[in-house]
Amino acid sequence: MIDKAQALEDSRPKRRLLPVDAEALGQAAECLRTLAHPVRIRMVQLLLHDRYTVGELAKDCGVLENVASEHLRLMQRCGFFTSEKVGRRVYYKVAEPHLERMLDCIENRFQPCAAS
Amino acid sequence: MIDKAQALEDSRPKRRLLPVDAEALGQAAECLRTLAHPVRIRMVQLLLHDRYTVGELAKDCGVLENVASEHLRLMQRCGFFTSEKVGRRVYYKVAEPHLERMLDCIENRFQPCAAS
DNA sequence: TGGACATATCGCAACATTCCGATATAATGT
DNA sequence: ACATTATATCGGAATGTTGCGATATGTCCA
Repeated sequence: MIDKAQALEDSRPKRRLLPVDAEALGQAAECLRTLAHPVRIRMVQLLLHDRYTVGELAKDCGVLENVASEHLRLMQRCGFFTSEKVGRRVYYKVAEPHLERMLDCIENRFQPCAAS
Repeated sequence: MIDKAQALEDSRPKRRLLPVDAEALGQAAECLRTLAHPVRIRMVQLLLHDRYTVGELAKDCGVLENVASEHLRLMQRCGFFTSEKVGRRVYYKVAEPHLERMLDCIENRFQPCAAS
């Protein structure tokens, strides 16, 4: 007779995986949610190549400037970007070094023939 | 006098970036949203190493089985997993090959000392 | 100083996500 | 046939996200 405690167990033994820090999973999920928007992905893509102002990003992404500003604020709170004020403009640029590998991953999956 | 059409432009010239397929951005965002949940990240992490049943995944993730089932359905719709019925159990396993690089990225950022 | 410009913030409506309990389906063992 | 087990689905409450118009703040220039 099979022990009740093992009722859900697979017949095959499995490699033990770390019980994993719930904290780290939560942070990872938050970062992914922050990236998970077409406009924000595009912004990261642009900012990985150069610095841009809010207005430039808004124009490229086809959104109003206040909307662009909110997306940028979200990503800044997550540590993705830093901003620098120059006159009445604000330049954003990438601060999180892992974003490059992340975007590589995404572009590799969704834009197989991207001649940057 | 500065041309109106260039009002938002940066003083420095920028590398031309592809105007980018809005379709691809939308799909990428959808995939990221699908991954952007602590339980789902953990499930991907587990399934990258072995196959698991719904009950096993639910137990490891600390959620009810119907909740686990819903997370799995989401990811299956996105093409992340396939499932295989064996008796009254359903085994899930990874179907999307890019998930491995993606998780590498995430683990590298959030679990620097992960001895898998 | 006054007006145009660039960005940020606020309140709000529309919409999406998450989780739960209840119920359904289907396979198993007695 | 019947109870049990494993998974899936449904309806709904709570919560989160997005985009918009209006408004605020700060900068530039005439």
